[in-house]
Amino acid sequence: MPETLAGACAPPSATPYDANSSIGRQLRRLVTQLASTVDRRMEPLGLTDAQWRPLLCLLHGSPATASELARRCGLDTGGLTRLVDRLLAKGLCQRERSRTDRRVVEISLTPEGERVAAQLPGMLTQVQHELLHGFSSVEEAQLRAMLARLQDNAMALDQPQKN
Amino acid sequence: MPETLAGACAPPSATPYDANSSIGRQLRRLVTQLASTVDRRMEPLGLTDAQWRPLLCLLHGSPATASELARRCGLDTGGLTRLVDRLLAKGLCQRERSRTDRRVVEISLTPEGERVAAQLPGMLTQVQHELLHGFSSVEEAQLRAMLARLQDNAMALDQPQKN
DNA sequence: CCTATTTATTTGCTTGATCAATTATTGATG
DNA sequence: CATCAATAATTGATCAAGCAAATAAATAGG
Repeated sequence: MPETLAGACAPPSATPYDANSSIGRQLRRLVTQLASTVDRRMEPLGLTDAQWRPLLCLLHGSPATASELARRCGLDTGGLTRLVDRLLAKGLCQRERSRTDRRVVEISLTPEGERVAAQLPGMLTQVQHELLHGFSSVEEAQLRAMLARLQDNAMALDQPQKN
Repeated sequence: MPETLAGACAPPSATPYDANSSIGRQLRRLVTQLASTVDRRMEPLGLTDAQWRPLLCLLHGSPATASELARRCGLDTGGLTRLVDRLLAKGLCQRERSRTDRRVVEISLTPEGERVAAQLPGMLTQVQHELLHGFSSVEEAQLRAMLARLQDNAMALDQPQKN
């Protein structure tokens, strides 16, 4: 089989799919690493990576209804309920039934929650800054643009054929 | 405060951190979207996004020990045990105690597992291809390089000060 | 006004990941 | 060879995300 070995790296069809070098894998590793790092950074505040987001949302626009908070945190209302349960257990936020519409629940920060949340923007800015260490603003823009394109492609993947 | 407004977009310190436009958020959204898409694609095979990886590993080097498989899948042995439990329940793989060292468990594909796993490379290649739709090979390389740099930065984040 | 529908939230169930504790087996040392 | 340390795997506990079912309250239609 006189196959040329010249074409050095990664001819498109010859790669039999190496899961460990796929873009998806790279993205996952990165996100996982980032999450665990943020977890560690949040530890002194008694928070996890998943818990800072609702607190930050509440810091900006408190009180918020459960569904609004869920939407802003990008998770479903069921997940939010339990996330708030845990924040509640830590004394960082409160639930209160709305008096105008008794179906809705308004969630707000406790004083302690405000104290904790106030430290988040600085901490998160710092993480983002370190994450982008060595990136010029042009590179950052390129990165964002490429991620946005991947996002578009990923969403398009959802409709392979029209149903 | 006669601060110049000239520096058009995103002066480093003026941005009060918008969590929703952060790189981290963008990455997470992307990975979440990708996972849910792959989940849907895997549904006809009876697999989830998390389950294809061990199957693919086993397709290449079966049988493997539990810890080796965990390492190759990038999760801890506890997680792997239960992931294998679920694959076992679907009849896709088997556990067998090693005879040379009775501590280790060797995991291998069943015939059915092989049949399913054989379909994975094509499917995953296709997803990756669609994900990168519109990317030139130069752009893909740029993207990979930038992700690798982010990964390095993220890992460096873990040691803010030496302990 | 009573019923049906819609809306907001909660709860249960499954999958998943991580950490710590436990169990079983092996290898090493006195 | 008896004990002790190291290793492999499993199990339990917690946090998390997603989906479907259940609950409760408001609104719309007859």
